[in-house]
Amino acid sequence: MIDPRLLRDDPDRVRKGQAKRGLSSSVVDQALAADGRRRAAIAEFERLRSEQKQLGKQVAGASGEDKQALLERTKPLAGEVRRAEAAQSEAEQAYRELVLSIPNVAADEAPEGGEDDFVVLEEVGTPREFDFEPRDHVELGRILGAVDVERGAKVSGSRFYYLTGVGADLELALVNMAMDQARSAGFTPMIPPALVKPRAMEGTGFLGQAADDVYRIEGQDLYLVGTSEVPLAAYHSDEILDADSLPLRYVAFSPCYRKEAGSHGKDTRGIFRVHWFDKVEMFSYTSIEESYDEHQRLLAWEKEFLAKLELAYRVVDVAAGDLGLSAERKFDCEAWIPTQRRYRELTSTSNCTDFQARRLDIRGRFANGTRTLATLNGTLVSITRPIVAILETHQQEDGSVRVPSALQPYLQGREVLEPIGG
RNA sequence: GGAGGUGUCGCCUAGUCCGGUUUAUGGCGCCCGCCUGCUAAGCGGGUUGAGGGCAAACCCCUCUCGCGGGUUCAAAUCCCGCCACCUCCGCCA
Repeated sequence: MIDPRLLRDDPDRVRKGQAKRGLSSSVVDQALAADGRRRAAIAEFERLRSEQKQLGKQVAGASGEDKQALLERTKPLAGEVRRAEAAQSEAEQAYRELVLSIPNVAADEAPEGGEDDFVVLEEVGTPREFDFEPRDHVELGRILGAVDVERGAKVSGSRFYYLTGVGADLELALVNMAMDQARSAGFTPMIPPALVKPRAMEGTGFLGQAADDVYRIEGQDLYLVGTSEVPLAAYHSDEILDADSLPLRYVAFSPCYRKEAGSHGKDTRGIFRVHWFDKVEMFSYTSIEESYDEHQRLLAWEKEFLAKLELAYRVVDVAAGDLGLSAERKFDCEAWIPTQRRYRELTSTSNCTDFQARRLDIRGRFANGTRTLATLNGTLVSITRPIVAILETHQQEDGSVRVPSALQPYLQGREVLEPIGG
């Protein structure tokens, strides 16, 4: 959630943030009004409560008629205190709901507009031109015995798959290479739970308009995470971290589950868009001031990984309207997919500043007091999309696939993935 | 799943039976000051967090004893529900 102080002190900045995302600013005015009602309710309750406590002390010291006289006054007061307290919590709840619905204020640098208004920051490498007709990843996956979408559909439904043989080897190779890179950079490896309570989901901003995309466990108050950002952010919830320990960097391997609601008909072929995939995710806790540099570092680690895969890609500065609730700025790395003849998102890194940390109550203890921290996340490698990009980019005319040299040690030294017989 | 136990301001801890001068005790650690060739010791003070009043500071006030309800003029303390952890039993990869 946004900083209540910012809302109160500089509401115009929040209004501008709404406009930049293409949203109405009426919620800002509603929240301000609710804040006024909230503060009035607090003042009223505290006045009554204070009086009640004063009298309570006198009751304790009194006896006989004096005590009876005091009780005459305190009994009706108790009812007033009770009503005032109820009114206060009601006003606070109303205020909170409004503030929670306001997305993070987009960074000044983030482009204005919606999905198509991104800015390309950089293009790295050259999309490969083929002197033969390239096969798509579904065909290559079949030839190599790497991907089985038919049986995935048979067992689990559309948008499911099995990685088989060298496909499974590829996942493990990518995961291990990513973990090694992150460990070398000082990240602490984590295997987090993929099933979380509502607090974690809500705290990371996934139960707002994004709730349609989230799997909920029938009959239980648990959700399947769409990214390990969720358990990693909630990991330090309700904690005050020592400033000297920052930045805290974690890298997690976990499955991710997404309903992909509203994307019917999009990317229906193959394993580009699926309901489940595994992912290695970077996550940082820093001060807000440090978060901007940390965001650049996360982006740099993503680029380093894509370079090892020898893919052509571009870096995109995502427009405000496409940021999602929590982020103030987001960079996507999009790799060239040969048979689609366009760049597609492979990784993404967001600076959520203090938006998630305030919801999850994650603070840092600094020399001049405690302050809400910033959280950042970045994909190091998700599984299916890089496999699509690798297979298609590094395919050869006979259906074999060249293994990027950095990946070879993680694939038992194989330099080429060969078609299987039959 | 069954039975029992525990949960107090960084850590440890008093208080809970029997509700009320408890602004929640004391120790450790930490911070500031005094003393001091230096350090240690000693002495004095401070040290949960959130929120409201204010332009702000001092200051004042409210909430915070795992969480949520209830009883009461008044709850760390009594009652109910929930959660986490520990021990034992059962089951299980």
